Amino acid sequence: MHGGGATDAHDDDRVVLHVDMDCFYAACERRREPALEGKPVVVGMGYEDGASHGAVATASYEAREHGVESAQPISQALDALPRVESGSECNGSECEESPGDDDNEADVGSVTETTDEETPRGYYRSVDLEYYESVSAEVKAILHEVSETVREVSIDEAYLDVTGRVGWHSVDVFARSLRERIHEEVGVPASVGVAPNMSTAKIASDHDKPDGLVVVEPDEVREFLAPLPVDDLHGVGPVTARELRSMGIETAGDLAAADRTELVDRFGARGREFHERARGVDRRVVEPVGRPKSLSSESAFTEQTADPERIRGRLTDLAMEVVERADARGALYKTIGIKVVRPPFDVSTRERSLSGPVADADLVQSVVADLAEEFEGETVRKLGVRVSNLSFGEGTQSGLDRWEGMEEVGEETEPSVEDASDPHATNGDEGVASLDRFVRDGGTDPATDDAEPNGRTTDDPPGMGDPPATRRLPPGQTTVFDFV
DNA sequence: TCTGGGGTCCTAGGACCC
DNA sequence: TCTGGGGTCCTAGGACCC
Repeated sequence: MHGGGATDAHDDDRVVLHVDMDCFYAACERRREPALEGKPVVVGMGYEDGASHGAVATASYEAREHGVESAQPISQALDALPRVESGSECNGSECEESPGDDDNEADVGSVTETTDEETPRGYYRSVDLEYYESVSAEVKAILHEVSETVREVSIDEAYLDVTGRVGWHSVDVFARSLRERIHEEVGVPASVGVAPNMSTAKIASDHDKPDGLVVVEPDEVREFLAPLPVDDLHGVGPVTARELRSMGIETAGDLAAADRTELVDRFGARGREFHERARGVDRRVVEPVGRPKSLSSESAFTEQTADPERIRGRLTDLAMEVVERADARGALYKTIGIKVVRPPFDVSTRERSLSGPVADADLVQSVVADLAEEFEGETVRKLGVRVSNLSFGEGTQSGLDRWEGMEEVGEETEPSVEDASDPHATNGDEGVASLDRFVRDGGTDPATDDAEPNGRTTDDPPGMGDPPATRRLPPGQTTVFDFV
């Protein structure tokens, strides 16, 4: 086989598939609960049984017919398509479920009299990401079986490059059997688009959903794209689409014919991209996704609050979640940030960079608390915590003494490695007081006063002269974090 | 459109260095 | 010391995607 051929192929030589699972969350719910087949299913996130907060993550096509849309508030979805109250509506017709499986809490009992048999009702479920991940893994396993080159984009989406293995004459058969395999072995429907590049393949997979298969051969790309509305292009959202329309650009064809420099003037780097995509040009290579660049957790209050206790508590929880996830992935972070959403929907973010990468729950907690001070007394509806500027060591714990594997940071951190596992051995600093030293915030740092102001020096690599790059929680110091 | 959660990338200004 | 140009990093915000 001629191995890495995909990497340097010309646009027209490549055979790229985009595989997109249809209404994936809803499909998973059906796999687990076959009685939902053919029924309107709404999967909500931030939603709990019987409640009306949260938003629609996925709506089955049956539910969409009644006006339920993805990203819509659950309250609105419920207006459009009332909920099937568990157990109560079994007067005859459907509802194969035996009364025995009378499920948990949630239902308001019989108070919700089944007004009218004609009113269509939907089956509401809350997101169960763990289960969906497991289903996704089954699908991905198949994808990796049939192609060496797979880019997993999200839980329900992936690109395959099958250049050199499947020709245009047979790709139709290949794609069809791939879809069938997924359907038979995993039990969820998928749509597939095939084209000479990623962006066109993606549009193709979307073109005939659900359960679609669209093949766009190289010489058909331009005419395939031309009539599509600009919003169909990946990267063109509502804002850009509006602006494009104001320029008289409605379709991909219009966009392809538009003046490139004008687009660049208006949209910067993206303008150039749109123009190329619209003309069916996309040189991006299908490659596996790399390491994450940031990790975050956020959560909304059911009702907005100004209660400092609750706010602090929530931030602590979020910080803890993020730290756990970073630890699990062996990630070090150099930047710690928060997000505060105040009514009506004012999003503010604050972040602070440290002098070097760390993995330190305490530090995250203090920085988060610090950043949050600015918002004290304010009413918030949503909070988030984020770590970014990630780098990855070898392994987790045991990797700490083999530092060579460090990306980005390089060998500069090596000198401090010895200390990494022992926070006390470093420089007689007492816990919290050392915070300043990590934080690059305007030259208040006595430890670096032989250097330039602001703690940044030309030849001073990140982390040099600072406390150890990694400090884990000291054994006895679990304080804030024991909830259990 | 009364708004959930996890991400990515781009932009723009400012600080700082040479 | 009235003032150039290139580069990097930091921060905040925004558009977008699933």
